[in-house]
Amino acid sequence: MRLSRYFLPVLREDPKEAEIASHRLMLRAGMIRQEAAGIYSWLPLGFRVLKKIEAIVRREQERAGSIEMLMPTIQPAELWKRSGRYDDYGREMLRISDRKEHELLYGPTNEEMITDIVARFVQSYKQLPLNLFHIQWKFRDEIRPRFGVMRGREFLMKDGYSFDLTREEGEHAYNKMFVSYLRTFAAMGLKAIPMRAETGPIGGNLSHEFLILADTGESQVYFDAAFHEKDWRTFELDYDDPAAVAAVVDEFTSMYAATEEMHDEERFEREVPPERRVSGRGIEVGHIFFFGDKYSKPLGAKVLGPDGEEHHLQCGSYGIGVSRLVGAIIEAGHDENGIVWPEPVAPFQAGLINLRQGDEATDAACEGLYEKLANAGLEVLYDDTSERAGEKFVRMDLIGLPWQVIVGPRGLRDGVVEIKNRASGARENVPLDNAVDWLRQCLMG
RNA sequence: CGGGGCGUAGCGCAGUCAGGUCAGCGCAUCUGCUUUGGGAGCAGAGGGUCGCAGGUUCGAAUCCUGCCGCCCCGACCA
Repeated sequence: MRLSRYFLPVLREDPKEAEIASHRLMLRAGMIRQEAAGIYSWLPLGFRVLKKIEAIVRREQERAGSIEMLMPTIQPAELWKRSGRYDDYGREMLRISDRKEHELLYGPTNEEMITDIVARFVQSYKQLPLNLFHIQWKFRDEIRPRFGVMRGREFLMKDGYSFDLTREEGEHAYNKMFVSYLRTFAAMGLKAIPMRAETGPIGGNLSHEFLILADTGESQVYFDAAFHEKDWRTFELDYDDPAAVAAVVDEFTSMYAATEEMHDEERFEREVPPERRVSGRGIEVGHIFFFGDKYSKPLGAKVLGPDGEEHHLQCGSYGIGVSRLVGAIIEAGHDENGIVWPEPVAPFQAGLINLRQGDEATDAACEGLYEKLANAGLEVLYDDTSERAGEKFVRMDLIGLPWQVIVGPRGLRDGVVEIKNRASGARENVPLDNAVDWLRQCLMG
């Protein structure tokens, strides 16, 4: 992408309404624009990140055996009246009516709808297990939206739902999602610590939240420092092997970790040695629940079992805050100059900076590099504007692409370009002809 | 919903207490020239229903009333 043809409205100054880093940086880097309290437009750069995160979530869901579908944002109120949640959900639910005065609502979640779908089409235990997910916009009329996309009213969520015959099979489904969440967040360069959680309005008795540590997190958390030593990238396992999956869950739940609501100071002190007790702030990016027949009963979702009897389905639901993750990742990765994207979610893999647009040799080198990088399948944002070098450096640091290829007359006199790592600040002079291979090595490294 | 604050050019702000001389500043934008390896300099130009609606007054960004929007703290939450 040529920056001169792109739409990247960066702000030179901090917008006054943004207090925390991710919100400030998303506005400054031209990723989002606020339309109303807790409601945002996603500008091209922000949208690319959202799509990257979505793709990782989708890949890991499918790997764990979940099947993608899409349910609407608008739901009939009638479904929610049947589950009893129409009244329970309170003023957080955005209620609307159509021209015929039919009561509708903008979905805050989809347990009712998916259960209704499954109830209609699944009659036999032979059609189980079943795990369905979608990635769709939600609306919750929060009392106080804040922190940009971290607590918006409209937000993009992956929500998945599992359906099984027995409680045991249902818990296996829950465990699979537990492990897939570890994988999902690790694939984004994050360490998301699973913590025992309250079930809240969703109900049920088994639940974990996944939290990323960040000073600006909304949750107070307590955990064992042993989590810091864990290898978060070694969950290659057979999802159909209940024992193997349960072993990983056991491993990660054996260490103490709890949010404030579930924190037990006595247990914390008993189980964790003083030097390993950590307390801090965390951002919730995922939440999984197992709630048995809480919705399958009122919504009549049942199947015939091998015993010839009717059984209500054993269900769980599994959420990942996709749009919230954009903010959370920035909270976890930024410095005084701007965003520092982990490679897997960066809007572009590298930036190419032409320090002297209009200089024949520099232009030629940049154009050649840009073409070769594109041919190598790399996503590159090419700053071909005629602005000054200083502005280009500052802007490229702000938007935080993992690698910068810096091309100017000074280096070209020696036949080199500079390759800079955004996270470490390390720079390397690389012969022009080797730059593409070098960068590919960096990105694979 | 309780408490605090804000609304003046695209962004950041001054002006409001003490009504007139108040439509201002910096950055950004446009034109020209000079510059060009970490947010350039000079010269010129464009851009505002002062959140909205009433009211007071000879006169309102400024005073009064009502409304709307946004932010922060708290209670509540993907």
